[in-house]
Amino acid sequence: MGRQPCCDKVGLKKGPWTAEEDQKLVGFLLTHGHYCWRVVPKLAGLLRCGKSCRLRWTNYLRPDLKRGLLSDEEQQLVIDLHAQLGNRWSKIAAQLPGRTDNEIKNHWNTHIKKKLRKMGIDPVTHRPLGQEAPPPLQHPPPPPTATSWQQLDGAERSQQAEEEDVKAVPLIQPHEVTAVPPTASSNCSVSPASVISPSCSSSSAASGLEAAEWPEPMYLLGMDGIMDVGSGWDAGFVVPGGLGVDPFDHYYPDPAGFDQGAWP
DNA sequence: AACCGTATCAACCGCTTCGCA
DNA sequence: GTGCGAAGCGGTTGATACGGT
Repeated sequence: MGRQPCCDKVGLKKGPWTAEEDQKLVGFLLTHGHYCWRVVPKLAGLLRCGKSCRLRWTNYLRPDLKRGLLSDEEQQLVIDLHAQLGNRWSKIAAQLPGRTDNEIKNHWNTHIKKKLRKMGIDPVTHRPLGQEAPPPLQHPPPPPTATSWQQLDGAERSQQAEEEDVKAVPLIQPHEVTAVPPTASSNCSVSPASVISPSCSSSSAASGLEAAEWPEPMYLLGMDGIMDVGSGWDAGFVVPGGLGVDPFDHYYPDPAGFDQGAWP
């Protein structure tokens, strides 16, 4: 007997959410929370599956989300954490208040990954591309390994390099972790009592957003309204971008080796 | 102005994990 | 200990926007 699908797909809507659907979902969740995602769409009057509702809420409608580009600090943190955790986007997202795993994953794939490749760094292993068979041309000079450029001395580096040859995704030992390690659970548990201030392990705690602190009840604006307030929304929620620090400076302390102008 | 290629990101799909009976 | 259902997670896709020719 096969596994029951997450929802009865017959008659359910797919694709982009409309402002009306957003309004229904947010209104329902703010009022009732969710005991069970499967019943949320039915009770909220939506022709969506619960999974879709949960995704829409966590990735787009959650009140404590930041919008807009990642700051330099956030990008650097993503790189650091990815070097430690690999593609564990939810764990990485747990360390970035107001960011979702989907958002970070997308940003990694579209921005950071590309940039690292351009710099000659394998975005998977965080090691120089073709390190096993280094190209004759040494300009720009091969950067240190991602996990070593901050943390490891030579002996540890060589040992770790051997281990990374075995497993593509670098996993470091606990004693090597310098950044804040992920919490035991990165899950957001949105109970009815806490739905207004979802108890995400780090994001809500860090942002400390209470319902009354919502910048604007976006579900009252309609999608056009949401879009129209985009800049204001960003201004209110995005951490003031960067400290003038290019996150990739960690790889190339002297930026002369690559085209910084390509970085947005 | 029209076309084409590329970039971006919201959303979906399927697998894994977790909790409970 | 086992099986089932729900939730979570990561990979992938598809629609749209944007820039160049």
